[in-house]
Parts: sequence; C-alpha cells; structure tokens
Amino acid sequence: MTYFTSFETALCTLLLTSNGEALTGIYLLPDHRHAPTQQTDWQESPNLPVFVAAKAQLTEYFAGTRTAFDLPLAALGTPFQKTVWAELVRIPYGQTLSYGELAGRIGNPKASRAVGLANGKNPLSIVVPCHRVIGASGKLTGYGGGLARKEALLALERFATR
Amino acid sequence: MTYFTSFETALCTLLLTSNGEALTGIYLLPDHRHAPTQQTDWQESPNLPVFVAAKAQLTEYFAGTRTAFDLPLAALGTPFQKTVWAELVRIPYGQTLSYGELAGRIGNPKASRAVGLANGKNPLSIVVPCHRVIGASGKLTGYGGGLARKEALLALERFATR
DNA sequence: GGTTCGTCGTCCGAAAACGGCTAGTCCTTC
DNA sequence: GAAGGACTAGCCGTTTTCGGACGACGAACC
Repeated sequence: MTYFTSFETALCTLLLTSNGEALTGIYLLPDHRHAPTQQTDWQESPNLPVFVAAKAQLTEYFAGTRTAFDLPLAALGTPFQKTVWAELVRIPYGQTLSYGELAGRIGNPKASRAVGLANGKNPLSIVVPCHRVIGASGKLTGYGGGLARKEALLALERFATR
Repeated sequence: MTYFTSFETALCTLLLTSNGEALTGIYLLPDHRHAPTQQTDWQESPNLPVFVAAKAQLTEYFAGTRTAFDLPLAALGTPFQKTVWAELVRIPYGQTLSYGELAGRIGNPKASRAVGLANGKNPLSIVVPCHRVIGASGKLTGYGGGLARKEALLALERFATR
C-alpha cells in the first residue's frame, strides 16, 4: 500500500509518499521530472507519523534552521543508484560537488554521466540533496524539479550558512 | 506477506502457500520443478483458515472421496497462463486431455507447446489438475512434480471412478 | 564561448533460445 | 503387415540475451 500527502512550502507544493513506515518519495509539484502519477489505490494519510515528522523537518529546513534530516527512508533503486544516493547525503549543507567528483568518491571516476542519470532518479528530493551536485564548470546543468528550484535551494542554503 | 505450511499425504509432502486470504501455491516436495525457495520473511501458519480448508479437502481427495475442490485461489501469471489454468479446472475428474486438445479449447490450436509451458508453471498442483493433460500419443511426457507422481495421481483418479 | 568525443549505467526493443507438443517420415522389430 | 521408436521440422508464449540509444558529464581542442 502506498500512502501520500501534499505539503505547501515557500518554494512549491511537495508530494510525499510512503510505504507506511518510511518515506519513499518527495516530489516538487508540479512538473517534477520522474514524479509518479497518483494511482487509484493510493491512500491519502496526512497524519501518518512519518509524514508528520517529515513536514516538521522540512518546515525547519525552509526556515533555514535545519541543516540535516533524520527520517526513515526507503528509496528503491539499482545498486549503483543506491551507492550514489548514499554518497549524496554526505555532502554538507550549503556545499556543492561536481558530478565527476561524486563519481570519484564512489570509486568510479569516469562514471560522471551515469552519476547524473542516477541523480535524476533520486526519489527523495531535498532530504537526499541531489541539488548540491553541479557541473564541473559551475553551471547547474539540470534538476528534476527544474533549474530555478535547484538555484533557489542552493541560495537558501548559502543564505542560511552566511 | 506470504504464509506457508506443509502437509503430509500418502503421495508426498505438500508445501502450501497463501497470501492470507487465498491459496497461492501447492508444491510436491521435494524436487518440485518451479517450487519457490522458502524466503526468510515467510511466516509458517498451519492454522490459517484457507490452509485448514485445503488440508481437509486434499485429505478427502487422496482418500478418493473428493472429485472437485472449493477453495479461494489466487495464482498469478500472464493472461495466457491464466486462460490455460482456467481451462484445466474444467477437465473432469478421472479424465485426461492432450496438450493439443487443450490448446484447441482455448482457441489457439497450434499453441500446444506453449500450453505445455504454461502447464508447467501452474503453481496450484492437484487443485488445478495439470496432471490430467498428457501427450497426444498417450505418454505422460512431463510433470513438475515428477512423472511418477503424475502417474500416481491419474491412477488414484482411475481407481476412484472405477 | 562552442564542438567533438569518450565514458558509464539504464532503458527498451528485437532476436534468439527454450520447453511438460505434434504430425509426419523412415526404419526397425515382431 | 503393423506397431513402435528415432528423428525432423513447424508452432507458440515466455525468458533471456544482446545491441543500440540516451543523458542533470567532462576533458580536449579550436
């Protein structure tokens, strides 16, 4: 069973999904690249404990008072994708990394392009900070939720660490 | 969640599996061809209602006093496989059919070989009587639980209808 | 700047391999 | 002769394999 709820933030509306225990998705509505279409058997559950906790922490994040998340996560993907995502959460708040550098950190220096692909498939936006990965040239190059949102998230983090 | 139990019969040990509501599998241990390997998250539940009912009816079947089953079933397969399996249960107790004849009955006369394949994937041995399908020449040709068992089941049914 | 090219994991479609078959042929064997 | 076995060649759905294309890159080179 998949549970979901939506959540208004200063940036945009967020769609949260869960398996009942852990968070399985956070999507920036509308127009998030790989966002799932809502299924008929999904159940809206705004008060699911994991949703309540997530909303609280995200609210703090957007207020600039939270720099790390503590939530049960359950993203499913290929082994390579999981490796990439695990490395993403190690990027400190307010800092950025290039796709190539991230590829190097997981021991596969030439896989920068594959890293970008895996990055785009990250289902847990914001909490798993794929927005902190940018091109080697400094350009943002891409974001599932749209480049403007990526820029906004980075600006927020820069502002809060000022 | 998958539930299971095992069950001793005159023929062999049977492994029963269920989703909690309906029967999802009946396998002839040991050495049933496509039998699933027991997973760590399976739960042994000998007293699950559907198991209790299945054991009772199977006991009667092996005693020769039951010629049809009345159990909730939930086998999952491709559309073609489901068509084949649905036709299997229409073969009367004690009678046999050739793979080609069965193919004809589902409107696909040339699919005899595919029927054999679908037959082998039948997860609900005995209750869905795939053992009643034999080669056009009269040879048994194959059975997931072993040819000896197929022969034994057919002998039982012949004996009971005598 | 722009362009080209090498690289890597994933997705997707096509193709081939694989059986619980069968009818047909040919050849043994009684 | 007739029955039965060995072999062949079609048939069909499923599974597996394979090859090519695709990107949220990056370095080299104009």
